[in-house]
Amino acid sequence: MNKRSGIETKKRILEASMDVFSRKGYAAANIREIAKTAQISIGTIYIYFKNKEELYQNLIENKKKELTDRIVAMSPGKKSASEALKEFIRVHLEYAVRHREFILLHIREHGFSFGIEKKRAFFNQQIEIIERIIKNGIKSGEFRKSNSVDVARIIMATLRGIILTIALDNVNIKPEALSDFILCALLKKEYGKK
Amino acid sequence: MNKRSGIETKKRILEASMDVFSRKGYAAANIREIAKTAQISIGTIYIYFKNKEELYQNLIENKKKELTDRIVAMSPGKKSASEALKEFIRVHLEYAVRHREFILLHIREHGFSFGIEKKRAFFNQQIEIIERIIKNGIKSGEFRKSNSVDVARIIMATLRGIILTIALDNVNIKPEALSDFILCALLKKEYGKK
DNA sequence: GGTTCATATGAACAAGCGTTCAGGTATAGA
DNA sequence: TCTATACCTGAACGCTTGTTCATATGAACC
Repeated sequence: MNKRSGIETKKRILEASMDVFSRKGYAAANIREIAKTAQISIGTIYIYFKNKEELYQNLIENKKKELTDRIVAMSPGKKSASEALKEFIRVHLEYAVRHREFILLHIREHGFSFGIEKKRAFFNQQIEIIERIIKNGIKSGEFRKSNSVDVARIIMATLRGIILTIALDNVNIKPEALSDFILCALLKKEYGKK
Repeated sequence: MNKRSGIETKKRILEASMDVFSRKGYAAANIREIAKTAQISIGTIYIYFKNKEELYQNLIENKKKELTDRIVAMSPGKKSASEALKEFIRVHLEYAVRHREFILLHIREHGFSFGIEKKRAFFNQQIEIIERIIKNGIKSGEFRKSNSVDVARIIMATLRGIILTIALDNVNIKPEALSDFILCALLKKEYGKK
């Protein structure tokens, strides 16, 4: 009934979609509920998005950009390997806390017919970043020698698990607690507890 | 057409269900496809299971029992804390490799209206087991002092992440590599690489 | 007022879903 | 051969779904 700007309406739809998709998953989510949540009619959704799949894709793409932008923004700088790893972990965990809904949706639809390859590529990209940090740390004598590929894989999987736990159980794990734990395993000399 | 024993048919249905449910998720899975996969007719499924939900529940309950039985079977014995932790990790990872489909389904339907509480209880139970191992390790002087609750949480989350990675990407992470990494962070003295 | 344009509506449609049930078929014992 | 029993079938039903489209509304111009 009320007239709104197109931009405002599109935003409403995307917000409602995130709510419904993340609670129910792609298949169980339905357009009627999204419309109701956004307080618009069914038909309006189809003005802004071709169909359910395109709406979903749009949602995913929007949110993922936020994260990748933030990670790219991490200054490689002249930090120590420990500090670089700490920052990497902090950025990921902060994002997870702030975007629980998206994480839930992402995990749930891991095997969604479209976009699996993109997800895998993103994941491998993150592993490479960690690996580079570890290699630097070993070269500078900061970290003990190890198979940097294996260790990077384990660290990324660890991060994944923590993020999963944050999203599912809504618990608050301090980034420092995780960094400390991981650094204990990496550093050459005894790692001092704070 | 062919006559089969009821037990054989029920088994067929459960196997086909695992296949379809884990590939598509609960909502997108449909009875017709399960029936086709099991090479039986639609109606037959309803002879053995009241409805789709009961079929799903049955599947979950069956598979979960296998894992809990195996964990309970772990002898608490007189092992060192390191060995106990290694065994704990090994049992979980071996299960994950052997039952990828179930893990995928489990993750996907984490927030399924029924059974969330049971899942959370199982998870907390596992954390308690780890915590006990860590406490023993600290008491015996094997592990350095730490907040055993926090560390147990992190280790469980790590395990979760590794299991997720195994299930999603079908990569093979050696239990020893993970144990080594975690023990590095726990042990008092320098942990020797093999 | 009249016209145009972007925006919004929800009944209607076809397709797919879970579920039922009246009936069919093979086996075993009489 | 007949009967009883266990097992199986798939068309049919009612409901929900994604999607369409003829129609309506309000604002901005002349």
